[in-house]
Amino acid sequence: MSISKHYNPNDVEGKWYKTWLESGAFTSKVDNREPFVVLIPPPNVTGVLHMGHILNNTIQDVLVRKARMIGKNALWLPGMDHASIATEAKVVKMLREKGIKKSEIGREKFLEYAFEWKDTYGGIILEQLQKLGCSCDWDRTKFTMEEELYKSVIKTFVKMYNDGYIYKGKRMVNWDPKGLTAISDEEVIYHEEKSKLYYIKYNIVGQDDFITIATTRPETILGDSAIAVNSKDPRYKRLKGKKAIVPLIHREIPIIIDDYVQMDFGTGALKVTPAHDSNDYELGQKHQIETIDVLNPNGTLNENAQFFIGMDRFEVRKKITIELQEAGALDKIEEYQNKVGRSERTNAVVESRLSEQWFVNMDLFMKKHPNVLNSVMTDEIEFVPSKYKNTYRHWLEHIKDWCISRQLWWGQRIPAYYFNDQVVVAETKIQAFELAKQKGFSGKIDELMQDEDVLDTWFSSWLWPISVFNGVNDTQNEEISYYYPANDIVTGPDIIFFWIARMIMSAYYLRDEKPFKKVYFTGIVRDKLGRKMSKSLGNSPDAIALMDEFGTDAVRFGILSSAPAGNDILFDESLCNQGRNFANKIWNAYRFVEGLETTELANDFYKNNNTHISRWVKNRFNACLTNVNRQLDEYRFSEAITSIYRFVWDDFCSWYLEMIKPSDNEKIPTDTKAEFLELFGKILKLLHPFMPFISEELWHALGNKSLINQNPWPEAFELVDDFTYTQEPFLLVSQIRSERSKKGLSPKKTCAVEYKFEGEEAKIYLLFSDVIKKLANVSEINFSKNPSGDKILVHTKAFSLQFEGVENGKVDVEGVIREIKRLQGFLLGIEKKLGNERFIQNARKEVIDREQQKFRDTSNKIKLLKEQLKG
RNA sequence: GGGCGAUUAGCUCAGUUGGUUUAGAGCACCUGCCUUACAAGCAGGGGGUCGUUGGUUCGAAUCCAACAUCGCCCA
Repeated sequence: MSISKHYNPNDVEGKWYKTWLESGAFTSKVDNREPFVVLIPPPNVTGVLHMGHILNNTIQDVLVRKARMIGKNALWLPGMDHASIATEAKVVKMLREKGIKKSEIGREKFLEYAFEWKDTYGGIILEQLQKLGCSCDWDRTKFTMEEELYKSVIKTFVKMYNDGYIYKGKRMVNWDPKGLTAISDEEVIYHEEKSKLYYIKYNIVGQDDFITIATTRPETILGDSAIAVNSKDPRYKRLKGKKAIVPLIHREIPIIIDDYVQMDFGTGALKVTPAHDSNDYELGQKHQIETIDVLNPNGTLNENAQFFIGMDRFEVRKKITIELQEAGALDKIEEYQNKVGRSERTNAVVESRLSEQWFVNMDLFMKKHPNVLNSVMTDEIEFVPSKYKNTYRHWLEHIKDWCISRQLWWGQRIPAYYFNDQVVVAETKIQAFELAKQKGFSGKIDELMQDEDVLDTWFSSWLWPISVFNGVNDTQNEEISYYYPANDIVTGPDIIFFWIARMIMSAYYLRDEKPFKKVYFTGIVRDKLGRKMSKSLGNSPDAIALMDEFGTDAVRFGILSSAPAGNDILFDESLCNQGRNFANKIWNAYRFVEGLETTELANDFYKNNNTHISRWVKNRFNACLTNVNRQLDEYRFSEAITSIYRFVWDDFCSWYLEMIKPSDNEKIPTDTKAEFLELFGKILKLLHPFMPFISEELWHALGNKSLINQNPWPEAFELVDDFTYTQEPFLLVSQIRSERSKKGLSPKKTCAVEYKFEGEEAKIYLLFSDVIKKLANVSEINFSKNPSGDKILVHTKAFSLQFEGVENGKVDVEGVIREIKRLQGFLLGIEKKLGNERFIQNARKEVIDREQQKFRDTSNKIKLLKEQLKG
């Protein structure tokens, strides 16, 4: 069978993923091994794979694949959340295209359509995760709207209500006019936007005077009910107690005094619109002024506005500017930068709106559950990198009540039931009916009206670590007892509040135990220009196309090698290219050796050199393994993959393979080949968590029958050799090549090497002399009392090179002198250090020894260089 | 306005409790090679006063302070 010259990922990926699924390689069941649990940050049901997911999920896959190999019962549990706003918007749109109105079909029918939509279009991302090679236990895939999880949410709501953590109240909330729902503080994203500052004149009642206010929202003047100025502001002393007239509608409003007003902003006069700004609302409450709501839920103006009724707020902004100008009330317009809040899901500009909503009383909750903060601060739950501990604490210490009701249908319906002016909260309508009767309700069960609203999606996601094991409904079941708490959560820092913090809250509330042991925060993937990747910018590469182009392993390599802990990642496709080249390199190393003819009769080269070549490379492998183990333990994924890359490319391919490569017309000894393949197998296992497909393919090419992930993680070779395999002979090889290259000689020109040192110093060179000859095309390498040829310095040893058919070159006197000067400068520094008593007193012994060694080496080098000058 | 972080080669980034022959990689660049595994490759090479200024220390890319620039989070 001939093997393709290039590794071809498309030929192997689908095949192996199918095999993995069919063999149940990713399933986990309760047993007596130690569990290792990773919970996927549930992607949103409407989501598609982007670079952030690739990063995040590749890391999770590395963790679970390695955990399997070190003998743990690894479970990576996948799932999705129902994304209430985003999904409802999609379903509404789909219905509209069919000519169906949501309001006409009613809740139940709408939910049928929504589930249908979910089954047809939702969850694309889960298939995409399979393409990425993710080793999730798909049989356990959870969805936040399925029965068990739905019930968990309802149960939790009722419990919290009964415990006094949940209340209903009329409050200023963030309103999404596109999603037509309230949203929580966390769902509002603030960004600097270009806008305008409008200066508008209000006449004073009964006087030929006016006051000018500055506002970014002129359309809201129709809802103005006061103007506020600072008591210290001399400009407005004269207007104390006076009234102003709102332009266009001619409403008379009081001028109030409050030191909240910033004198240096705008004109120092603030229009107060209590219905449409939370600060104004507070002012309104304090000064007992009218609240005039001029906006409909969808952002159009209502009758209270008197003008522009039914027109959108931004349209009105343009129109009212013109009318104000015509009325002579517009003073000027300035360009202005301000922070505008937009809805995380719909991107609509968020309105402050007074409405009745359900909230979680966070102050009370945090007082009763100090572990939510303490567990993180004491590393009971470890944050990697730890800098996010501060962010977490800061948020918790300034936490506000969580608005959890949403004016939507797609979600868990709030289990609150109303009668007369009363409310009861219960898991089922029957239970609610019983409660209502106790409170004096005398009507029929159908007269009990359930709340129309659903709960925030995060009110279901926050139960994830518990609800996926049904631990809310059945608190002591076998699975939750075994798998909980989870080991790792891998996620971006952007959902630290949304999700991480809230999971910790629900965990201590429901189970009085942490939900997971460690949270690894990845960086945020940005484009080459440092911009966050987003659909609207269109700067995110198509993740699937990227995998098709370079191969999945290559993409995993690329994203991992650019992902140091906690720092943002500027993603560059060239890293995927590097990954592809790496896969190809490995492929070809195998292809080459596999195709070599073997012999039982080793020639002299192999007989004399096999032992130390083998020990050298095993030594290098051990060093690599030690590094990778440590780097994985410390979650330094980019360093771990780099360690493997460098070992494979440099030590294994460039040196080891070249050493054991048979010369023309020779065969490789059977045992040498076997040894190569043994080491190769270990490398594949080491590589497997990072690049699962190619490692599986080649693992089977080696003749293995089992899946590679079911094999134990490699262990170091036991080396009974006390000889230190330094890199010195390889430095000599490089230097000979370099000299040859500098002289413009063909690599085919041989070189004779002589040296003048003996004994222990020469040992490593003697041992590797055949290797040096082979790799550097050296004809002879001998001791000589009087070496002739071009002098070179390797580390601290001098060699003379005589290239075939070339006169000895002249010594590069200037170069050597320059080098001597440099070394003398260096030596001076060391001398100063060693001559400093305080250094000798304070520095550790190893450091002093090292400096002394440096001193000897450098002196020696200078001596050797001076000899070169002499002759 | 408050907090966090970054600033190291042309670009992207490592540099783990301060000390490893006076800073490492990949990409890009230059030179020579289609040398029988891999041109998705091989061999060789150039390129950095570690943002600035002070300080601590025997010793600073690394610790501290201030400043500058950029980014993120929160208000």
